[in-house]
Amino acid sequence: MAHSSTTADDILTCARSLIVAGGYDSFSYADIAAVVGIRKASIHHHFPAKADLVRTLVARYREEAQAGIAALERNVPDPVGQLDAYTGYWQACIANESAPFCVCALLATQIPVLPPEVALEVRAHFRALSAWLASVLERGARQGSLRLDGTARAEAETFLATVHGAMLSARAYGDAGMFGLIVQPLMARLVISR
Amino acid sequence: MAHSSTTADDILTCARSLIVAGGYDSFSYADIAAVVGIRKASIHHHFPAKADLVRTLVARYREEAQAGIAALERNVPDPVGQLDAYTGYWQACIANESAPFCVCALLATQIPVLPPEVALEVRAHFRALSAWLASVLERGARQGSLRLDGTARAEAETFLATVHGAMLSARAYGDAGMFGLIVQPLMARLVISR
DNA sequence: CTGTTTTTATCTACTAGTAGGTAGGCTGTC
DNA sequence: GACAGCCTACCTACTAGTAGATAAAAACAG
Repeated sequence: MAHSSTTADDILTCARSLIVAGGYDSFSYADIAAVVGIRKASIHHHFPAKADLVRTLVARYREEAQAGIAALERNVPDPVGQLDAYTGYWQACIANESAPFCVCALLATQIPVLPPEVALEVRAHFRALSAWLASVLERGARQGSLRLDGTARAEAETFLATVHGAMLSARAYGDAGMFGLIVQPLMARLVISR
Repeated sequence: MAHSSTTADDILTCARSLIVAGGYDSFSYADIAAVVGIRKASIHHHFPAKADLVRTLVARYREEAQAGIAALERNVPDPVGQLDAYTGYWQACIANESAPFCVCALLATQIPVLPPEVALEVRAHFRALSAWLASVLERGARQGSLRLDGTARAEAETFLATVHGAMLSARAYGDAGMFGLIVQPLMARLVISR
């Protein structure tokens, strides 16, 4: 990645935060131009169409997520710690309002009206994330630190859904604490008391 | 309510299904006009501004939800049956694609960009729904049919969040069965085997 | 019961503003 | 001189919303 210009990055970063606020249709090239400090037409130079911009943005988001997971796999050996790190990451994002919603979770709600190439990326994120969670739960169950009621696959989907629902409730109530209120019991139920 | 005209109802019904597909910004008066078979201007006669239309729509949605809950309280005596009816309702809506998402859950994701009066209604729905769920869980725990790990309040929020997350996952994967996969274990965990 | 007035619902035609997107020119750097 | 990056200027389509006309129904007066 011989990235020369930072403008494309600025555009992507700005677009990401605008999407997190309201989804695909709630922002425009004009909004981005105003924040980044360039003209609308210059955004089209970097991303010909809106679908290109958002697809790229989601692809990058997925790369970052994969990198984060890889770092977790390297630095946090135990499954419980990995789950804690994952939920803790979002708890912090919501608490300090830096990025109070998962880009893919938000876009997923709008899948019926999303450009197909964007929907594809969003779906891929869900698959990757739930596959990783399933592997973590599986490992935790094998080594006796986690208790699963059903299959690792099913528990992973429930875990992911609850975390997403917790984001939604935190936003609905306008109360960052709601995320922890929901996610803490979720963890407590899975972790075998040491 | 000596309301004769069905046009306003048609507009609301149409707008609801458009919102369920993609949220507040993803539909226009022109979209509704095309479906209902009137002109844009006629919609403005019934609902001066878009915010009025959506606020009314959400208010009506809330009334229907309250009516549904009231009917449940009348016809289904036991808490387990009530929870089953609630999740079963959504399972059916998602399976037959009649209304595969909760209007308020979808709008809640967009709260930062919603007109304040709409956001207020959405928030009120979350509060009412979680209060009802808490009362159901409370009753179930008292009469020994449900097992709660934490407070009824906290369990209700977790329940609601998981159901919303399950809707989201079903949409993300494009797989209606995902809802049941997530919600069934949720129920199984709460219900004390008879 | 009849004629008048008001209300309701709709229309055509329009506004100002914004959407995403395009054409072509200027400037600085390998 | 090729090209990246950004610009001005523009386009077409669409946005929510308005103005004013029309027709019919409802309310009401004598």
